Amino acid sequence: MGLAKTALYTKEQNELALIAKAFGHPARVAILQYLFKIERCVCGDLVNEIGLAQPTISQHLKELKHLGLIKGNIEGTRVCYCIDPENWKNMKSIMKDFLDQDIPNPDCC
Amino acid sequence: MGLAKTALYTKEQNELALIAKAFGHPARVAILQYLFKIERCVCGDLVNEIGLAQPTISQHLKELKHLGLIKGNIEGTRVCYCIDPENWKNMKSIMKDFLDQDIPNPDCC
DNA sequence: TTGTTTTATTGCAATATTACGATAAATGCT
DNA sequence: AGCATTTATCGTAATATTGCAATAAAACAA
Repeated sequence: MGLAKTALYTKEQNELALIAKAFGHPARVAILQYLFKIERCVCGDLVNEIGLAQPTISQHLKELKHLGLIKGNIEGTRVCYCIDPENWKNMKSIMKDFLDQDIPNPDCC
Repeated sequence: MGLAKTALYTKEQNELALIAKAFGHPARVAILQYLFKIERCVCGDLVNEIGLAQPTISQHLKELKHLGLIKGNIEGTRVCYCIDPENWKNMKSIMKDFLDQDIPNPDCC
């Protein structure tokens, strides 16, 4: 069906899945890594940096922005994107809680 | 097009995206959390635990197994699934490297 | 052997995602 | 005003994902 039955899961499970989905495409990983790498805010050079068309990049940026991981400031005709530090921190703590769970029986299988 | 242009990205970016994709569905998050929660290996009660049909659960398990995050041992007619500790550790380190990057200019936007 | 239980596979329908051309919107420049 | 630059949105085509009924496969039980 292609439709996730969100009602079956806890709020936390749905939230984690939404976050992970954002990282589930290499273009969005590349965008975030570029925003981490450069010294200043990036404006439109993501299109040159990654080999995708401008509307495609814009769409990926929209998703990341919608999730709150990045924010964009309009500067003339350009838009300056960067990581949202506060939201990144929150996301990180959710992800880490999930990743750091103790494995119950390492020798069970 | 619905097709990720993997050639555009680094090996690391593609790998991270593949891992994240596994967590990008609440059913798989729920499966993993259940495997973490229970004391012993789970056999077939995931279908009861999560409210999805048996073929659907089986498909999600297949994806997690393919990625190496879980392993399954055949025990009679049943299959015992559990987290793969070694692969989980490796995956965790990849994810954490990504999450722990330093944010360059917190006040840039 | 026959039936039961459990899991995997197949086939298909419904929905989601990805990518991009065309175009719009907003700003700056001359 | 007219034109260039940059980004967002719309529309659409191609592919991927999700979910399940039906069925197969494998092991056990009587």
